[in-house]
Amino acid sequence: MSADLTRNQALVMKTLSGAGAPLSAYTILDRLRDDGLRAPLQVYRALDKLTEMGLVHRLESLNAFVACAHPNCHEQELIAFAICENCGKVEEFSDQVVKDRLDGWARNHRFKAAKTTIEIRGDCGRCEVKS
Amino acid sequence: MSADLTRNQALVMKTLSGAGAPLSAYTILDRLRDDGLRAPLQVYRALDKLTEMGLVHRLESLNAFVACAHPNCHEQELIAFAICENCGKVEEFSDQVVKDRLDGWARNHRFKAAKTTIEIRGDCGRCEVKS
DNA sequence: GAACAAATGTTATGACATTACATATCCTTG
DNA sequence: CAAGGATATGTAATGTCATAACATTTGTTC
Repeated sequence: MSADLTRNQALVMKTLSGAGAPLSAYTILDRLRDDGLRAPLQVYRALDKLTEMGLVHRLESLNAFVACAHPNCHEQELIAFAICENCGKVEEFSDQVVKDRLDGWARNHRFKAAKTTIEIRGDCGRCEVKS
Repeated sequence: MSADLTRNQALVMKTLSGAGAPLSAYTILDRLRDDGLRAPLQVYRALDKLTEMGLVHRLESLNAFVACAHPNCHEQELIAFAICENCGKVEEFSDQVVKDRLDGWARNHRFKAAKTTIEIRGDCGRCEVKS
């Protein structure tokens, strides 16, 4: 398994898992002050490792981080995110057809893809929120 | 046509068009000092309008902006970006199948999409670059 | 237990973006 | 044309996100 996290990694992971929504690195830091964390780098370093391990995803359009919805599948496949701008919740999904099409484009253009981001911002339709 | 840009909008547009690659707001600002621009907000305001008009796209994974490759089609359709991490060049493309799949997912999940980001980071295979 | 790799702690700084407020310009419409 | 509204501008200050550089500690391996 992947459970050999260091202290800081475990703290950050726990914070993100408990949040149920994306958090910024600085928000994570604020929530971990009492646990002894004091500098942004401590959080960013943990986030880097957790992201490498596939336990955390970075949402580019939010400059924030979210715990992977599939805690055990450190799949590095193509993941798409649907981000609700009302309630902040994120849904994670994969679509093989989308992946095939993007891979196909890349192949046709001799483009060697390293990382692909798909983020849909909108309204999840499930939240009755603060207006 | 769309040619009724204000002074600041025109300056920012010209800078971005001439660059042939994405620029950060602050880089644009630096290049427009001689034209009288002095504050980030002047650039950000112009970028907001140009983005609304579809003349400029924001690249979320880069925190940067690029002139639309199709200057006259202010299509607000789904656009994907392939960003070369070597040479910085960006290619812009659309894929109806990808759009249909993502629209389909949204429909099935009652998710009302407002804006979708697709960005592929990698190596364009066309650049022999600085190593 | 020496030596190396990995993780941590800390300070400072760099990079990206917005708030708040004042002023100016343009464009209606009576 | 004057009045009023909408849009664009100018400016300073501040807020938010991220990394560089360096010192120290911990963990592993032989």
